[in-house]
Amino acid sequence: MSGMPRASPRSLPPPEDHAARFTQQREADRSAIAEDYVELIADLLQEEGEARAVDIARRMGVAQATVAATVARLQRDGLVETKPYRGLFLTPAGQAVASAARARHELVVRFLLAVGLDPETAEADAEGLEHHASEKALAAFARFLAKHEADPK
Amino acid sequence: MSGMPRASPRSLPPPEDHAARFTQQREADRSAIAEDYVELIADLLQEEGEARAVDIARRMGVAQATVAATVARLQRDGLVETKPYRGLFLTPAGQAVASAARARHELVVRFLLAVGLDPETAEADAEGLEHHASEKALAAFARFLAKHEADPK
DNA sequence: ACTATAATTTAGCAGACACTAAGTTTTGGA
DNA sequence: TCCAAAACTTAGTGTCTGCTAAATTATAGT
Ligand SMILES: [Mn+2]
Ligand SMILES: [Mn+2]
Ligand SMILES: [Mn+2]
Ligand SMILES: [Mn+2]
Repeated sequence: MSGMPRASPRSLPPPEDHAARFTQQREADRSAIAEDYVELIADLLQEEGEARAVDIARRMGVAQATVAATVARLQRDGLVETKPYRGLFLTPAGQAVASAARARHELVVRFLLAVGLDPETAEADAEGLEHHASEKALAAFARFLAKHEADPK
Repeated sequence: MSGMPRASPRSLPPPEDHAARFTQQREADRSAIAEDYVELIADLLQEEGEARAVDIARRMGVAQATVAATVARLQRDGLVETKPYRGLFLTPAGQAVASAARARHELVVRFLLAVGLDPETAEADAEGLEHHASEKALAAFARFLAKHEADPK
């Protein structure tokens, strides 16, 4: 006989290695919100001259109270400062996180575009994907872009 | 004059569109755990013949109590069934989620490998990336693989 | 100057996911 | 058959991220 569906060689990794992957993923999830807020604050400061909590709320699609609570955590963690009724600002640490986040975001978007995604989807997907691409993955994306931009197609 | 640093064209999208991206991301995050559990249960059933809560805990890197609570939610959502001291099983709905998750997982891994990532990093990153790639992105990955596999380099 | 409006904060609540520490229950080997 | 070990459940906590509703507070237009 032969037709037995061997069901793809899905051999499971050693439990510890397997767990490490999920642990890494949980860590990425934890920092994702901080990165997005800080990146958005940097963008607003640059584009609008100020980053108001209302605008963060509108652009993040959450209630103002949610922004207040999240910003309090960012402040506690030394990433953000607030001047009442004058908007949000980034600490040096916050600026560092913001520029790293922005660089990653832009790299991921460029990569997705290079692979054939339309601009809007590239932006939308990048918002999530950026938090889960390791340094190695980002390096691979960059290599691909370099090669691709040199010799398209 | 001219030398004014235009500071990269970071033009912000319309607030509503911007919010939609984050909302989409939050939705993906919410389903990620369910997908990972169900995918793992399917794998264990296939590879080991049974999917015990202890093994899920070990492989997910969490406490048994956490698995119990999460499985309760999956059960509530109609994805999983449990036979006490006999392990976990998937409902038809759960099996559907599992095979979709598996297909996506494998596609993402193959794609990352094709882009030059080493196997271990590809697997690790895929665990997070898979939950944030839209259908369009997956289609683009598949196209890339088809082309790449036909004419490598 | 006043005051309506907008921005922000506070309070109270809820659900998802983690954890530790204690029970229970089942199983399987002696 | 018995019982210790393994598996599973329950109880009690804590944090994060959301929400609504109800204050506050500041700004800006008249
Ligand atoms: Mn993001
Ligand atoms: Mn981003
Ligand atoms: Mn995953
Ligand atoms: Mn997976």
